[in-house]
Amino acid sequence: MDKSYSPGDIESRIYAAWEAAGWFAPAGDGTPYCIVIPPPNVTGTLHMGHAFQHTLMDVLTRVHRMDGDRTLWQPGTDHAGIATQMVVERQLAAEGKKRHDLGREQFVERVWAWKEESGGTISRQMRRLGNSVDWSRDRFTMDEGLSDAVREVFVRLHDEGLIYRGKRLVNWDPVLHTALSDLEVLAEPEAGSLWHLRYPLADGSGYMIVATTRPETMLGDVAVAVNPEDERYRHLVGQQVRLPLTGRLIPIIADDYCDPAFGSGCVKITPAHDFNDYEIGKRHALPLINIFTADATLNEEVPAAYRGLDRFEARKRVVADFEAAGLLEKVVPHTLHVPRGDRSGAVLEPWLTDQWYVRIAPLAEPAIAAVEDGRIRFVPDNWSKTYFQWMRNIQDWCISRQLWWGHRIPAWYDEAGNIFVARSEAEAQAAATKQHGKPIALRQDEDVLDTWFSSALWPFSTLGWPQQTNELARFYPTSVLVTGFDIIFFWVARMIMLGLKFQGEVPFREVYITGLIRDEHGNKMSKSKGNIIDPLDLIDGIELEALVAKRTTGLMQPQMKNAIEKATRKQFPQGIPAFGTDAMRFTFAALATMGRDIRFDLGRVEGYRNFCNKLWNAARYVLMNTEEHAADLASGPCEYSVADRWIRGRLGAAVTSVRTHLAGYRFDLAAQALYEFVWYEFCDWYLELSKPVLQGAETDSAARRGTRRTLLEVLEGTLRLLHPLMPFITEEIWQKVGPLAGRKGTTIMLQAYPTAAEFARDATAERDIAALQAVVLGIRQIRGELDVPHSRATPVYVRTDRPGDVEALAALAATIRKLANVESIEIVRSEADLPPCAIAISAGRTVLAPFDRLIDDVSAELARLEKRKAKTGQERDKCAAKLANANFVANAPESVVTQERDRIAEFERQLEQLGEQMRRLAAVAATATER
RNA sequence: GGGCGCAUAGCUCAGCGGUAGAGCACUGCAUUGACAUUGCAGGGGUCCCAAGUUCGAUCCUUGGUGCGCCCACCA
Repeated sequence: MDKSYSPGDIESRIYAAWEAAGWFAPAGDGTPYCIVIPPPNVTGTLHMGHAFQHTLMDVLTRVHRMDGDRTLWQPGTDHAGIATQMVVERQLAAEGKKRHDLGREQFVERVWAWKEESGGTISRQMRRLGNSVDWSRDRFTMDEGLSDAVREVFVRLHDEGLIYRGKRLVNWDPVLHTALSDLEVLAEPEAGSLWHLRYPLADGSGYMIVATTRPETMLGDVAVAVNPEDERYRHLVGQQVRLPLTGRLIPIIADDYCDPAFGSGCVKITPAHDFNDYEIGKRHALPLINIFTADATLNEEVPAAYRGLDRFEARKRVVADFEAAGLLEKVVPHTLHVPRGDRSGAVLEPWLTDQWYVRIAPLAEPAIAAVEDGRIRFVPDNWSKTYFQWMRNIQDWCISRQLWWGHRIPAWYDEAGNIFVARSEAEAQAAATKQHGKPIALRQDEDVLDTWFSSALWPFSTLGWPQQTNELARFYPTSVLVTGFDIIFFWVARMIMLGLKFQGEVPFREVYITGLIRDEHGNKMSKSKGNIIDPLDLIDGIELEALVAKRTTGLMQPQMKNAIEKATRKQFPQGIPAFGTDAMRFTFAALATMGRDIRFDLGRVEGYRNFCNKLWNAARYVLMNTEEHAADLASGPCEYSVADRWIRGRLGAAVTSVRTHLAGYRFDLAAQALYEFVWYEFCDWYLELSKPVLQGAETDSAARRGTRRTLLEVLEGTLRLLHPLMPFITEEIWQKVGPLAGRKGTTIMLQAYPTAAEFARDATAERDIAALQAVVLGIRQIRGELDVPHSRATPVYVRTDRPGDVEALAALAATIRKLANVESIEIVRSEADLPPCAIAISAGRTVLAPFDRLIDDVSAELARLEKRKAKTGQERDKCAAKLANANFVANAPESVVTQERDRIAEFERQLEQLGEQMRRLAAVAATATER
């Protein structure tokens, strides 16, 4: 093995071998375990959030695979209707073309070509991330099979009356020329105005004053509404006003919707361009006057002077004309929520169109029940509240989009406008023929379905439905869904609804909701903020100039360029070093705390890269000490030392901890347990403890064999325990260590995940090693606090009250001497006859080292003891205060009181010892001064 | 308007009804044998504020302050 860990050399080679061997496919006949991937946009690239979620899914997948489950991680990508179409339209725009120049067929071909061209990016990225998905089952939402599923669901829902076509107000994007669902609307507060307009009463007796944020829509007004209880206007209800600029007469009506306290208390009613007004219009049987074209310019319904104007231009003109006519009462500043499309950013227009809807209430009800009764569990649980809140107020889902890229709606029309919903044109034609008595020309609906319609079927469409496949029977319901809270409504809820509807079963049993990955300041990562980190740049590293270029090219707002460049240069003056996949994955796991967003900290990645290096070098040490003894290890008598038995048991404890935490989705705690075991127990203690055994000339061969075997077996078990988090480095090391440890098999990824039973704990060994550690730590403390180099050897005396210590320390004396560079170690009953010493006190044990062998000046030790004494005194006082409280002694549990009594006794003992020691040292110091 | 979350060391975060923790950063010491991507030792906290419950509150309850997110039709 190389002296230094360099991830780049090993990662791609290893992944290729795994993939070629077909090890990612489900195998065996264990319990099925399945995760479906949240399908990323096929033409996109994976960002940090994907890398994070994929890491967690891969960890779960690998653990279950190693545990013998028949494990499937189902991969795939999404066609991402609007997003993808926009990208291709932008490409066309660069060539000076529009999609209509190509026509539908050619345009769609062009999108497919783009999909083929860029579609490999994601799978390449996933391979670099080590994601063990079954590539043989890779699916795309517009694959033939998945499209069959879409049509099947559409037809069946339509047959049941759960899909219908209707003309009503939708959120219209006048830039993209498509309808959007409610979820795709972002309503941000923006500064605007509230215009107070005078509408003259028809009888000329005065004005009504209406307040509006959208004066241009007055051209489509059909009424003025007031609250029926409003004394100011009650007498006017039933009368008419003459609508300025148009001259139309419109009625004054009464409706509870009006809030007398807001504005003037009078509301202009424009049913064709406002959702509230639409409802009021329905209640009062008012006409709808649509004044906008698809571009949101004014149409022929308005007076000639305004036709063809853009809505914002029209606003200025209308306001100016009101002012000119003396009908503008006042204008007050007003912040309002402006609805914008989540893709285009355009201000949306409520617009009257024919669209397809899913009648959602009948589907929502069982989906709510499934979470209520625990068939689906959200982790962390509080996300179920978010789910319920939305599901209980859910609105019908507008599923048609006026786009070209997507699943075309399986509905056909005849000349008369009759609709035939069918799985294919042939089926539609058959129905039409039957109805008309002869074949007839049909025209398919031009619209496509909302991307999320096909995503909603993902857990069963990817498994082969509507075919009744073995995979469907085996893996549905899937085990867990891992995703972000931002798509609970878009995706999770809809999968639950349609899964229950079409499979009669929930689509997954648990939903693990991850936090959002943010930058180090807590900001969302986004291209426009210029704070994106590409996961591959963490793995491979990137030069500063390349990083700056990456962040500043193709910006939507080029004016941000300088600020982004400056911030990037400041944050990464050296660019980003190559940390490797394993370090990045371990970081994600370690940061995956429950229910909390994650500020991504490069320092953590560096720390875990160091951890990889630590593991690498520990393995080198183990191999250096075992490889050439391979034959000898397999046979021959073997004797296990206290340390050998201790470290096996400690690994067992780590196994229990890791398994527990993973079962509860506490990846952070699992990572922490692994880190601590590997670094602090295996490396810091056990490897050091093994050195005297392996390097000492006097050790017998059975003891050497025991330690060598323990080194191998514990390292091998540790590698297996780590593998799901750090697949590459563990595989690389295991290739050498596995066989030496007596393991059969050619890859770590199919080895059994460790169990606690393999590594039994040993209470005696733990007690004895604790004694050893106390002594070694005491000596280190003395040296450390007195700034004495380790190289300065000293005799050591130990006084102990702890049962078993005397025997344990005697047995381990040689080891302690080596570890702590101690000349001799002697157990004493009292300090009285010892030379003046520096001391370290821990519970029940005192470690003493003659100070004249360590330092020249007693005052350093005196100062040190003074500090210790002050600290211990504080603790003692806290304890004493507690025990002085009669209520505490009377009410606290017996064990707590006893514990406090023991503690104070210990503190008193230590204080006394410290005092005694200080007196002795003071005497020595005095003598020294005299001389 | 409704709902959810967060506040602990300089930074990023765990944690817990009884002794406050980690990583990074910081200080001192250490240089031939697994590893300087290292080892050893150390400094550093009003656990946001207030009241309540309790023998005891960083933890539980209530209120407040600050920050963040989601949902919602006040023109």
